[in-house]
Amino acid sequence: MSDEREDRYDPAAIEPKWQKFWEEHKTFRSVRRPGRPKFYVLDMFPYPSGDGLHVGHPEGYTATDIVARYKRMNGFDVLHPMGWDAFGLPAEQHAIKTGTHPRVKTLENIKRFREQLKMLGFSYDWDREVDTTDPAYVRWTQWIFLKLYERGLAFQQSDMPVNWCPELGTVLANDEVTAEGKSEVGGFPVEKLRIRQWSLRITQYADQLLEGLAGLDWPETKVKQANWIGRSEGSLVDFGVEGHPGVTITVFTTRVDTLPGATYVVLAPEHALVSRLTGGDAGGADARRAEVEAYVASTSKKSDIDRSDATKEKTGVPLGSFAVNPLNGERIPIWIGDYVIGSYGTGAVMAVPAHDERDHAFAVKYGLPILKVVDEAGGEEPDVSGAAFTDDGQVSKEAAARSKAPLAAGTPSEAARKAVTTWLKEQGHGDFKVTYKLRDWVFSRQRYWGEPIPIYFPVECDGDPRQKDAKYTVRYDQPIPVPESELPLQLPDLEDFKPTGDPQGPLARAPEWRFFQKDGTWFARETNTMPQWAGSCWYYLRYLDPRNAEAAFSKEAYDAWMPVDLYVGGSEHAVLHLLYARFWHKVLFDVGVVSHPEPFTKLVHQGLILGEDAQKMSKSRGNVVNPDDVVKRDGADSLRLYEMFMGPLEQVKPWQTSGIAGVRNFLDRAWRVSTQKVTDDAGAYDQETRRLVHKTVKKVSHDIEGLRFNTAISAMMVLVKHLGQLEAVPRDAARTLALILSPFAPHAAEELWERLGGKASVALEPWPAWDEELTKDEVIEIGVQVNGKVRSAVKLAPNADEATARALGLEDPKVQEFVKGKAVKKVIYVPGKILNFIVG
RNA sequence: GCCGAAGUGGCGGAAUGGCAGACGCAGCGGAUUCAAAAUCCGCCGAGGUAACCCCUCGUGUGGGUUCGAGUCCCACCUUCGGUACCA
Repeated sequence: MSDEREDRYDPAAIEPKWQKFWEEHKTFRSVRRPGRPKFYVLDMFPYPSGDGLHVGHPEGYTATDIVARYKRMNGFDVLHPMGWDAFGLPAEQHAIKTGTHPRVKTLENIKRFREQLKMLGFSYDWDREVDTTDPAYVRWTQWIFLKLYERGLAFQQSDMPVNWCPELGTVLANDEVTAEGKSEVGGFPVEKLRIRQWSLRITQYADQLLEGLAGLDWPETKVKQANWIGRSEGSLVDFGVEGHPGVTITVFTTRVDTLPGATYVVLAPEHALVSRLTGGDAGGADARRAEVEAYVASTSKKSDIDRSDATKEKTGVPLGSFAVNPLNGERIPIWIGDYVIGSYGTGAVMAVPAHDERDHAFAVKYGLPILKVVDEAGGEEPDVSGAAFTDDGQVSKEAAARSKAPLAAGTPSEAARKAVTTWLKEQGHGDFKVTYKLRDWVFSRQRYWGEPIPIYFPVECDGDPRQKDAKYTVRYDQPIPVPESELPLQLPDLEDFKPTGDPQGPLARAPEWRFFQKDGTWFARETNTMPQWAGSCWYYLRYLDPRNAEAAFSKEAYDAWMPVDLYVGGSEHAVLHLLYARFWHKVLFDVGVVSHPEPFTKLVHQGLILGEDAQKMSKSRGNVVNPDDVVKRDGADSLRLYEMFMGPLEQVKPWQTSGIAGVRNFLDRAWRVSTQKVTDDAGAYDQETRRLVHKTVKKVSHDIEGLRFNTAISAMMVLVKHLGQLEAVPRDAARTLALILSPFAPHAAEELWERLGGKASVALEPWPAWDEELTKDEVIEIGVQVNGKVRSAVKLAPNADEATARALGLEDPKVQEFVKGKAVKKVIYVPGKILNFIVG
């Protein structure tokens, strides 16, 4: 204490000291104590890349750490864990290049990430660390897969066109392919290939996933997920085909009220009926077939992306056959066109060019009739010569006349849809139908570094299929689940991780692993692996009970901590991870091992941190900021404070290295006021200081609850500045400062707390209370307006009555200047806010 | 195109319908110092004014509601994110 004056804030010395202390004392071990409230605050765990942490990581992690520490100090039992989403392509790509086993590289990366996170002082319970590649974790990922399989939710699809990326040597989910038709990882070209796939029937949960959103405290992400699920209510309509009794073309439409205006039908080029319905024209049938086949061939070559470019001109060819409108028996031509998507709805549409933009464009191009059947809501006839009229309106006379169903002119569109569908249903030509944009989830990857899918198949062979050049047939149609007792099914060791170009994937190169004999019969293991999403679908559950060898987690652990109270992570996971995890959770709910329908109560996305040039940080731009450098120069506490001070958590913000000076200066000052002139003289704690301390505690508390860390820090800066101007700083004020600073700058706060005579750890101290009375000023200043313009200000009690305020206001010389010679017609006085004289 | 978010000083940003610009960065001036670093104090939207006082304008644009609008309503512009022929 004697050398206090020389003692400067030195983060390089105190940060390792306290990190060691926390580790040795297991300060942040999560323990559930009876009678306490719980708080589960979760970060999206990182993929431990070879590049180490970048400054984007600590943003969300600091935010959750502040909340975790604040909640702990407020008496909550807090679960705040961290782990590694460690399967994934980069480690495998590295293995391909270097020959190093992905596990080696992965463990190395994890070690680095763990060190970096510990360097930042996050209050994780490191005893709960999970690693998705750990066999003890994989075991339960595979167990969940078996639950999905048992319930018919995991199934194989053959001949399904999938996104095959030759460069990566794998199939990708639609969600892993960018709008430009490139792989999200690496940006390589993706093409369509039909191969056997495992898929998960997420569509079966579409309605639940949609409805579950309603009760969640989530941001705009809810809207994104709802759009992604894309529920659409409409009708199925069966069109007969002239000359083909028994054949019907079923279309899906949300505008069945426009059925009388259908002037043609369009099938997707890949529609099953295309070949059968081609020809038909008297004469020229062969020419027709040739043209149709050429068209189908040309569209199948186009990628989904080319086809889905809405700006591109629509193309199509007539099949030469005719459909029969079930509503009125009219005969209309059947076309195929690439603007109809085979995989949505029924892959066929009725075209109503008068009331659908796409049909309109197509009809104009090919000279097909445009028939108006919906009037505007007011009854006027819309002009559809230039563009379709797509709003709801009412049934036109024309439409009523063209309908065999009882449909009165003037019926609103909505009612007309019900009436038409009901009639169609009665006639056996249609029904109500709900469709979704959401597709089943392609769940297999032709990779090495993923969870093996715990399935095997019988093999038909003469002799040993492991022999080179052995002839065998794997009966993929007879999948057999690996018994739970045999989990985890571990990956074999390989020497060569290169993509094979063979959709079986690299595991097919491990015949000793792949083939095995049981009761004299040969079997082959599935050689596809799970996608990276698998491990992250349930990691928040493993944290509950991470060392459990009997189950994924115990019921006791589940009941103790679930659901997740606050989940913070990037908005890039708004749809995929967050939808997949919800899906698995709902399945586990049906299995009976979880008891909440939704896992994540409140969700927040931290905003991206851009480079100093306001561009996305990337190695190629050379604008990446390395947190190690910041920590080396100014310490972890400054990094944490700066990242929180930059602006609102959810906002995208550019990094400014110069800005760190501000928070560093703040810590230097806080250090000085708390170490250099602390006094125990009660008289030093003047009323103004006391009030400011209480106000600051209140503001910081509220701001943490609202995740407004930037304004909380600003309030502490004001307090520190004030304390710095005092002759001597009351010890209680300094101790309170250390307490409220501790969630933000935990190392500095621990050190100050100790020096102020507190017992370590400050993290275990109760959060300071504030006296509401002391947060209210006795005298405040409010603006005085004349005719709505601010002219002056007066000081008065916050609860002063109007007469007092009015008198004070009128005494003010500046106010008098604007009021003199005029009559005060009205006075608006809002206590504590404003005084406004209306004169004239 | 559609869905969502956002536009405030040189910069990051603050502001339950009530004195716009808190807090910080950068900048300017001063104190301290032999000098510097560090520290401390002050100024810091634009225009008018020699200056002070003060006045006018000012939160993307144009309207509106209100005693009073950055904040609410309508229309539009721009930026960012998502999505993309979903019938």
